Amino acid sequence: MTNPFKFTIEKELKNSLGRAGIIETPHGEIKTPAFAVVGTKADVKAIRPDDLIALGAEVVLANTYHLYLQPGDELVKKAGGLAKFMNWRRSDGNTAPAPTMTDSGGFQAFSLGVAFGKKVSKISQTAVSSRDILLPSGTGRAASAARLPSRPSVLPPKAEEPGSLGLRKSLSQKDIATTHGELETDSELIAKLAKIDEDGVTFKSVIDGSEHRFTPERSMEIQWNLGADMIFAFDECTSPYATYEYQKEAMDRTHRWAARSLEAHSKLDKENIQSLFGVVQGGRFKDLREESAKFIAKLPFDGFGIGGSFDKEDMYTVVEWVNKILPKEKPRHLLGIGEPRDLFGGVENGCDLFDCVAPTRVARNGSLYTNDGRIIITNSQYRSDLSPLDPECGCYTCKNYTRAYLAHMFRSHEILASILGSIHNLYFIVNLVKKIRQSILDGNFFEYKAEFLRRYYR
RNA sequence: GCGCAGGUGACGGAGUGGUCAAUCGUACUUGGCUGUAAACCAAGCGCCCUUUGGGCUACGGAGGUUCGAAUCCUCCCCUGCGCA
Repeated sequence: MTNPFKFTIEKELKNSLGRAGIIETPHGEIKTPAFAVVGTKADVKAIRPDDLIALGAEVVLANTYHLYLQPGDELVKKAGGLAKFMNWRRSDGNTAPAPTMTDSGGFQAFSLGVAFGKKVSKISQTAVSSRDILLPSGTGRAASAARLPSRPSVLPPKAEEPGSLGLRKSLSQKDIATTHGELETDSELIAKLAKIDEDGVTFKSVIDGSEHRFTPERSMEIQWNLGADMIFAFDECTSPYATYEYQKEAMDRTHRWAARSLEAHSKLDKENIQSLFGVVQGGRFKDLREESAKFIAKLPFDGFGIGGSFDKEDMYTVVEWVNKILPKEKPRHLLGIGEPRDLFGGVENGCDLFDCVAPTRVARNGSLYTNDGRIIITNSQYRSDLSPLDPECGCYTCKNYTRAYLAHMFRSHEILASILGSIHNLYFIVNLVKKIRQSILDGNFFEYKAEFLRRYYR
């Protein structure tokens, strides 16, 4: 059997990098642009596969780190692979597995590393002038970094004593909040749950504190066992506050890991049934992003991921730099991005796939998307609002429940709050990307974008 | 009627002479969340003033002791339990 993986471009936007297409996988096709719903632990939190089918999801993205720790990739393999294990199908009554992806665990090098215990997002809100970005190094960046108090400006990547991570047996949110104030210096900042060296990353399990080691080879092995249709090369996601010097160092390491990922995967996937995407890094720096795109592009990957950190304002610019270089005949996945504005920006600049935890996480926390912007359903004004969440939305939640009911579910901490909220938010985002796709096919992408954004962010 | 216990901010419940506008939890208000450590986190929460600062009113009610009281004393009101 050979991999039927194939990407076909149906239509391209004029004067931009955007396009609509179709990805064919061993378990069905994905019409792009598409939003991959995030199912980290082999489940999309609070949602059943049948709900995902109903809201139009086409592909699920799970996580290597989480499934390796629990229940273990070997078990998932025995269960018939990720899709079968989690009962992910594409339509009711069809038991055949549907398309899946797995992330490599590289993101956890960031989220459990420098970001651990800090309010550090991979998206920085700090506006950095384009002049700064073009410079390989300089004071502008340092100045912008200084604006944000108590966070890492440098990540010393050297290996240290393994016992320094200091993870007690499993951490609660409270423990972490308490720990927050104690972690001040850079040397302490690296002593988190993930430590990076040339060969790979040493993790502490967030479940029980046990130590684990990921390398590109190990990530490929685990992802091979998980058996998704599309997987990612093992990379290092950096902090948006890292220095140019560190971004370069991390990028170079990610490049070496990319080559090792390809090598390791080719040995595992002898029959070529699993597609491997290489990940472009380089932070917000133009020369690094371009260098990374060129390097990754020349390797025999099936597709590409655009990863790492961004400044909110410059995200689309960074994506554009990269996608101008990546070969247009292979799909591009903008890793971990998915706010409405970002989806338009990503598509316009040449991205075909997205994934993001925002729709589900934000839903669980009471923020719900509407065509008139995101609302916090627990705000007092919705307490007795008997109108639907979004009268224009066709999702199960909007068709059957009022804002007052949803407000009540959230205020009373009922599990149904998460379920109804997540169904709605995912429906909203998945179908927003479908509408974007349709607008490309219909030739009115820019009109649709302007209309949607004007109203959503009014 | 007698005995015992008790009345603290929206609620529960600490405090028992000064560092108390009053610990803590909940509720409430608002905000955050972008390859999931997350059904989570943060801030605020008597009133007023421009401040890391100041003023005012408060711990059932009224008096009193004291330099100083939510905390001690007296009387009154109310609640719960037990006995009549």
